Amino acid sequence: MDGGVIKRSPVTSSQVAEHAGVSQSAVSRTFTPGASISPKTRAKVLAAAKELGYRPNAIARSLITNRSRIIAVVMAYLENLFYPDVLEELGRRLAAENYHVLLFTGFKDRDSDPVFDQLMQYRVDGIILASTSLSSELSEECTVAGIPVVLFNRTTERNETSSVTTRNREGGRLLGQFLLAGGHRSFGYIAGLENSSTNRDRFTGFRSALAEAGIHDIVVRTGNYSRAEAETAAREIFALEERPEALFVANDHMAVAVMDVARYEFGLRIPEDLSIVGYDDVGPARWQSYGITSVTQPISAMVEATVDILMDQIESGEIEARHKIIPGELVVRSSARLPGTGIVEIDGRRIYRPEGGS
Amino acid sequence: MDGGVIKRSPVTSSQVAEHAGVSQSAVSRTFTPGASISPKTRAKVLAAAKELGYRPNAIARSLITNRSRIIAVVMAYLENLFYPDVLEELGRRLAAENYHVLLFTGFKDRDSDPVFDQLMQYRVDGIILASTSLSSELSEECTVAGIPVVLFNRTTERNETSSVTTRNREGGRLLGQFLLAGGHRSFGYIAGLENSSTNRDRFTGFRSALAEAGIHDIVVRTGNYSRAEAETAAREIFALEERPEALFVANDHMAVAVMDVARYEFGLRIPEDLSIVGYDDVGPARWQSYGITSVTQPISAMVEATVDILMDQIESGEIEARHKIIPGELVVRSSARLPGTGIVEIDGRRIYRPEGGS
DNA sequence: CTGAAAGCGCTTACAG
DNA sequence: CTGAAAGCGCTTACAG
Repeated sequence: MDGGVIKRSPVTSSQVAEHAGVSQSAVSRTFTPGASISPKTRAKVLAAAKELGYRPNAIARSLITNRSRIIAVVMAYLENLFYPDVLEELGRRLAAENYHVLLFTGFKDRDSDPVFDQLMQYRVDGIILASTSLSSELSEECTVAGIPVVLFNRTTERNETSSVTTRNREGGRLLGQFLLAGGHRSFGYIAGLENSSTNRDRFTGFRSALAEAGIHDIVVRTGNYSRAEAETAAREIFALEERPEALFVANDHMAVAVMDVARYEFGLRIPEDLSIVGYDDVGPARWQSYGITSVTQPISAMVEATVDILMDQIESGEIEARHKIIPGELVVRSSARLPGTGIVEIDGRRIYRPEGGS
Repeated sequence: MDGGVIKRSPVTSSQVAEHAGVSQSAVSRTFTPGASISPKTRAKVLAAAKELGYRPNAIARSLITNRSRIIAVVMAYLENLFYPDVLEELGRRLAAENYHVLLFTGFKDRDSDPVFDQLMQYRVDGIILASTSLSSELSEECTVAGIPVVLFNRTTERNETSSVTTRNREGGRLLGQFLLAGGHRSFGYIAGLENSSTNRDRFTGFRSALAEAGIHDIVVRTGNYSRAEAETAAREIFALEERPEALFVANDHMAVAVMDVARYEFGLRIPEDLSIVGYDDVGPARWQSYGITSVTQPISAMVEATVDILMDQIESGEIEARHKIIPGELVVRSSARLPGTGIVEIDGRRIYRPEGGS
């Protein structure tokens, strides 16, 4: 084993300058794209830099350019695979723009104040909030501070902060229509977080579709987007004397847990005894054990829109709330009884598109 | 909608100083824990700071302290839920030490060079590599630069870089013993990434346990820790004339996919027709659809050890490779036939502990 | 305890 | 194209 190595300080531009026999400015210009520098000087600097193992200090650069090239991503819970997938795509897309991700995760929503404080101290160039809470005060303070914020997969009531979402209301509606067309006559809903816009919109759409068919009774329990709570909610519903024929679970993360409870605790066959539909089209929804009929939230398009908004606002310096809404599709799998018509096959996936659909 | 807001520059310590009628040094001292400042001056500064909405600029502070309080976490693939879980715990633990996570994800291993370059430019205080590749050259360069590096869930051959792992060899061994005790007589292995230490160690242990029982034939296919490749590997094995009775899949992420192929494509009953065991004890392993008998990798202890090593080396400035190996346990569920003895119940979980076991 | 001053490693007008 | 110099917003000896 090697002995302990004492940390030695990194090479600076001045050292490179001396070594190359040029000014420190020349070194800086060599590493600043578009700066005015002759090929000859540049070559000398590059050689010296390589020899000494020089890398520009991004911290020092930030201080003077007022750009950290760091985007804060706030993502409290990663258990729902939807979010890791988002994170990976964000990492990819931001790296392509030469930005980096400062990740805030693993805290409880109630402890968000210190998080916010930290994030402001790092002078991040932008903030992406993919967490389910902590946004209202936070985003207001950011707007005041001039830092672009984008809410990912959520909106606030007053729409004062930029957001990227999918058509949750339409998605909920479509699921309602799909289940109705499949001949179901009684319905349940396992809700997500009560104060989340996704939950509210999905349920609103679902309920309106049923209402148009004259159905106003929906058995509702809440799962708060948590597996454990969804299981409890499912047990309550399945123990009901009049168990609904069809269940809309507000996201796939919960739907997976609900399916397990239905099958392994209540012996229900899916979809023969019970139809289940979900939302997000997340990884496990596609696994053969589940095959959940679900509405997609296209991560790639959502992330692209998020990064676009952020880049625009960083470049222009103008922070005007923009709201991007991305369409999703109802992907048909095996967790719910099928309607007779309206299912089309596109790129190997079965999509529900009713005639003159919503 | 509000009109565009022009970004205004943040408040500086000098502005606060002026507003409070003290020197800029006094402002700095107010926000430096342990600095020499009178309660009275402190109060004045705090009041002024609050009024102006001042927050110390962490970037400027980094430049002078030579501490960014940023830890780079390199985690290429997040599909395996083990890693998001690790990430969440890392976020929590590092935040408790007042450190932050700069996340590098969403790139292909082959594109790791630019990643490394970026990470060095930010003068991170430490690096956690939880990615499965890119470590050898990278960690060497970091040692030279004096930046502590910890390999998470992997080691390199020469052991020149600190690492935190679990007893993968013992885990593999234990799984072999467990399957033997369960009466299985023919075995298969679906491998992870060939050049990964986890894969190598797990297989070595597994093979040695079988060898001790006189069994030297193991059907091996590789899944490279990917779902899709594991499915292909499983299909090959299940199509074999002499299908093994028991299958060790190198991690749960693949095992889940393999179980689906077994059940839904080959109509195999688990564990009646086929026993499957996995590794990691990741979320889906515990889901009722799978119930995978698996060896745990205790995330909390692993992350704690990782952060400990990093903090030690950052504080001391001495980078000496340390290797922390954490024990795991074989959690018994329903995916494999059970041995007659050796299963004990601890804290509601069933653990396999053979008499005089390894 | 306090303030004036030097300096961290860069970028960027400015003058040549 | 190039260099000398100012300055980004802090921390930290230093002197009082």
